[in-house]
Amino acid sequence: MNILLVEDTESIIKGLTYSLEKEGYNLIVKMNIKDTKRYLEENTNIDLIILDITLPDGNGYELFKSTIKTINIPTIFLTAMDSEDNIVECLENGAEDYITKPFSTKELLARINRIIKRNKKSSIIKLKDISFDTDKLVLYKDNKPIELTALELKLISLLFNNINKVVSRDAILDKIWEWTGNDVDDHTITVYFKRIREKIDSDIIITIKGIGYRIDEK
Amino acid sequence: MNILLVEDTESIIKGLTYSLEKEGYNLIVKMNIKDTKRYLEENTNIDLIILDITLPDGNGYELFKSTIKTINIPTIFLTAMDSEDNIVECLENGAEDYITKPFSTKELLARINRIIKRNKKSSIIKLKDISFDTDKLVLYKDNKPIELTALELKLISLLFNNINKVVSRDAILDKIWEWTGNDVDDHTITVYFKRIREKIDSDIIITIKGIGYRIDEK
DNA sequence: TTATTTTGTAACTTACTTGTAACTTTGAAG
DNA sequence: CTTCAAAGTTACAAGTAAGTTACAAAATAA
Repeated sequence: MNILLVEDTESIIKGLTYSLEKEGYNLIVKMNIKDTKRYLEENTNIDLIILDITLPDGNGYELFKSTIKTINIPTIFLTAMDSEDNIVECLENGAEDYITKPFSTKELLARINRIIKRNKKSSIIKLKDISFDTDKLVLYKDNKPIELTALELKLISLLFNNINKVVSRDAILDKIWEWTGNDVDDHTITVYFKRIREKIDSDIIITIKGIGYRIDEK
Repeated sequence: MNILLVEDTESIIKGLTYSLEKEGYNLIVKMNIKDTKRYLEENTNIDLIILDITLPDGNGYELFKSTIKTINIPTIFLTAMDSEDNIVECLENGAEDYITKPFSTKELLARINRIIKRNKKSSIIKLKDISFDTDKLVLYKDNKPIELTALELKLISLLFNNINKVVSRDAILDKIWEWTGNDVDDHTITVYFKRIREKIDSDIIITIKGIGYRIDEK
């Protein structure tokens, strides 16, 4: 089980490294937003994120909203910013838990264990003859891997991580192309779906006209 | 959604009754172990339990271990007993959360909402023979999907997201047409409702003359 | 370097979506 | 009961979004 700790206070890093590794977790530490972002782009096998809000190069909550939420990794906020409104906002927006500093290591561990236990699940989603391994990031048809380009994979991954939910075209531009204004033609999305559909030769991707796309379980 | 509050402090009962009912939950209050036990034997439609540990006729944690855990109802401990070991034991044994008094009502509410949201299996709102899936964005009649156009879907989605509330014509213009001044004839809305009503063949959409439209739960 | 794959754009197609106009009905207020 | 603005109805022409195809630029591999 891999836990990503995003934190810039040395003493906390030391303490948690010791306790978490003793508990059998593999801990990865990042000390700022930039490194975390890059790490998340390159690694998909994170089971839990412990996230500080005040970081040297930005706000952890913003990172959560923009990146972590879409890739669907359970997140515990661990922070000194303990305004009631902030706690509420984080929880309402999908945080698994919110712990304020100073905290009890034992309690944090118990909360981590509970989340890991609950979220343990198979990484393979299967629909008809298509399946997708959300850990390995491989798409299969009839159990044979389908060759996808980098962007096609990001797209299909985004849909499978939001299974049963509509992903809007805006969200897609945002997540895949990091849309800033009008860099990429909105029409590009259409073309990509055409390519993916051709490769998988299946009707699992549903178009919701005027809004976005969706994949349904079963 | 039914929440069972097991608590013997009058002030907390009063405060939570007010906040939870305002949030739309149905609150049942029991003030001791004996009543709670009997209630749980006779009722199976509880979605969440908020449980005090020190109760006049016994220990809430014992009740949790002996009864609640087996019937698998998510439980938040709400208690003044805040020894680290107690928190850890409750969490390790399956408690959903553990909050110590004094607590922030807003935060408690956020934590309740998160648990309810997570444990709710479906995103479907059902009224008579019509239902709407707020994740998939599909409208059903007699469990068969109804084909809607992009704007019809946006409209119906807006109403279902504001269920039991009137959505004014101005708000509709604003949200659906991103109204800037007078691009779109206000009358267009009327036409859309006509089309939707025709498709769903049902009277669930209520007109409030001079103001807007509404959908009622049940 | 050259060859190959990936990516974004443009042009075209098609079927559906959309907004408006003209007319009718409804219902609240006097 | 009458009035009249708001909402409902109907029909239609213009507009649009997504699907499709093809191609050139960009990135990557050989």
